[in-house]
Amino acid sequence: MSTIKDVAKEAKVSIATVSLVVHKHNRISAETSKRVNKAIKKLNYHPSRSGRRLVSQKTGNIGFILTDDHFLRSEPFYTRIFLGTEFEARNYEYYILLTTIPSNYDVKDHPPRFILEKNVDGVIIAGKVPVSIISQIEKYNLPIAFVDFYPPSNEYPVVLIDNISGGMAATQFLIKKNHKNIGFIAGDIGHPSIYDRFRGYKMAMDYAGLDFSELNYIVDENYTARENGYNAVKKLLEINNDITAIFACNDAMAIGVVQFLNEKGISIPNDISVIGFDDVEADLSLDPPLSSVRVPKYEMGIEVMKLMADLLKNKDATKKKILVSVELIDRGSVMDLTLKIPMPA
Amino acid sequence: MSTIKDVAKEAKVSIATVSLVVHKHNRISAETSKRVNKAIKKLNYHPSRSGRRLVSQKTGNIGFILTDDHFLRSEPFYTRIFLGTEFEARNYEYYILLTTIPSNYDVKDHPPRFILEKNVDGVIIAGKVPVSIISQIEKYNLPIAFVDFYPPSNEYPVVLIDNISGGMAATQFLIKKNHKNIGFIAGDIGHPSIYDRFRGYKMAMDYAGLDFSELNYIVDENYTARENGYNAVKKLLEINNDITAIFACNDAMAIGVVQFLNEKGISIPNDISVIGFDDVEADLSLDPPLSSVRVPKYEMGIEVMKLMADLLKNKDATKKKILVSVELIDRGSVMDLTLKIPMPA
DNA sequence: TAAAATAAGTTAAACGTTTAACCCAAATTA
DNA sequence: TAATTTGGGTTAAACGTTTAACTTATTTTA
Repeated sequence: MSTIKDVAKEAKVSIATVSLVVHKHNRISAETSKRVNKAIKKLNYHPSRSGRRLVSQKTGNIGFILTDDHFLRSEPFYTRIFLGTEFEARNYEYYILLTTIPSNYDVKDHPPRFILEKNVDGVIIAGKVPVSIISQIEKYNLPIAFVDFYPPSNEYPVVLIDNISGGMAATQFLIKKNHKNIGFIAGDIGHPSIYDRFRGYKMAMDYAGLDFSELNYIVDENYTARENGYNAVKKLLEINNDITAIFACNDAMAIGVVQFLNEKGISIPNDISVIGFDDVEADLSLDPPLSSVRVPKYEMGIEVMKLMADLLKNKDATKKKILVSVELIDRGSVMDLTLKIPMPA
Repeated sequence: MSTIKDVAKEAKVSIATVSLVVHKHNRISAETSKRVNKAIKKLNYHPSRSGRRLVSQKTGNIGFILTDDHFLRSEPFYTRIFLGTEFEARNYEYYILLTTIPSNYDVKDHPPRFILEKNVDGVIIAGKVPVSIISQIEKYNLPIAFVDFYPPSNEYPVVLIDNISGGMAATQFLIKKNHKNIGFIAGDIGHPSIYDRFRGYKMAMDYAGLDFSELNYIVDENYTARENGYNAVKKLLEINNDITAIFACNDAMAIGVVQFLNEKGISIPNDISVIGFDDVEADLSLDPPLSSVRVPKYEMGIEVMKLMADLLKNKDATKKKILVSVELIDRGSVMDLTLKIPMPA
């Protein structure tokens, strides 16, 4: 493979000239430029990263950090975000180095190797991580951007899901189908995303002038997995059997809801409508497939990369917060009550 | 951040000595070593990749290539492989640079940027890729290893699924449960993996002394998606209604089979048993969940990284082929006919 | 016409390592 | 004792770029 020296020799110029041509510096005349470019093509020259890195003190790499937990999640949520980031990184000529950290990362632990070896120009943190890793990275004075995580300070650019409007959209979809007794099922309500979905639900009910009682329509569990959805809907229906529609705070819980209703012979959507949030793969294989609120994971990855690129160009770039919009996906697990023939009394 | 110079000054030795200590070269006395190591700790020194790369002519990176198609697959098959590779790479102090190429990659197209920029020491290719990309990479004289793809020559280390034994295992599992009329459903039989699963099926039937007629038990479609499974089982049951168990060549088709049987009110596993191959997430949300043959994607990623590390150490390393074993996962979609009470005639 | 500005290129230092070649003192050998 | 080996380190070149500072020739200005 040819180096800048080979090109210089071929074009009969100094290596500096070659470099200047490559960087389209205007000090070089058009003819020389042409001659050099011809040599570059002839020798199939591409500047080597290794040389460039050393002198420019830039690696051309971005670190992408997430926890083992998230890394090993069965639903490929963060994986998708990563793929979006990787794709967008090409537009900026960056490479992404992905690594995971233990979810119980401690200040005593080594920071990721790419930080120690100065092998990244910036770091993207995806999902919830221990604060200790953040303070570690701050020590190395690296630009940081977050995606799907509320960072501990306002200093950082961040990409978040617009959970409030998603919660509203799901609820309003049910309201438009003439549902009035709408249950909301939450797991860990302390989680910011879940809480915001709940807020969206409340706002939508409020705007529509629909009454709701927290006692009847919210059921708390500590986690948001399938079994919690199963248990939650069970409790909810025990204390309120007028419910015609259920909005589960995420698809994992929604699937638990579906399992419970199936077992009890309660037909979806004929007896009870169900809508979830996240739009994961598993939704498609339910019968009927689950209506849900799509979270654009790939696009989130793209957005956070854009923020990072901004930040690298201009360290004082505004620390933007981006809320990505969600989209309602109707797959038939919601019944339109307007069309339903009323049962004889 | 401190450099080798800072350490040298601190320890009052030359930078060469620091380097030799870092590399545990035996030319340095124990005392000097200790002094240098103390300085290294004090200054929190870690050799910079950029410096090291340039002189060693090694990047410390491995390229990971797959096609857009595979990259965007809804089932995270190659993603899992990638994650395994990334994880294992840490043990060898390598980073993985992931990139995709168009599935219609042409010789005229640019090779991935990390190749042009000499930013990788070797390349791992995952899944089926156009041969043109392989010959392109060969030009750059980079070590290549394959995973889940039969490379066009014997020159390369490769990690493959042991499809034949998987096909046998699935079939033998059905045979053990006393099934005798076992249908096999294949999509694209021209695909090496599918064909090998079919061979496993045939061998198992043969060993068990069970007769089978290709006309009755094989149904061809061009693809292996859900709708093909749906269509295939429909045709299969039209020409043969003695079948008590169906082995679908992959889970996507198996899910199509399940959908068809559900629609027709044919109970799984009471009327017909079903087993798939791949063990994808969606299997769990079926009712009953699908029994399948688990493919250890993560482990495949690990294995291919090991082969790559071997290859980088020793360019003449044996070009091993590794067949990773699969594992039968029983989730209740198969009925044990031995226990079934015979219907009164 | 002399001085100043400009255009177009070159020189050389620097980035942070690794490592072959070298050096010197002390120990060993003949 | 003189020559040789060994141990323990240092010197300096090299890797492939970028870029500030410099040079030289030409053009512009006063």
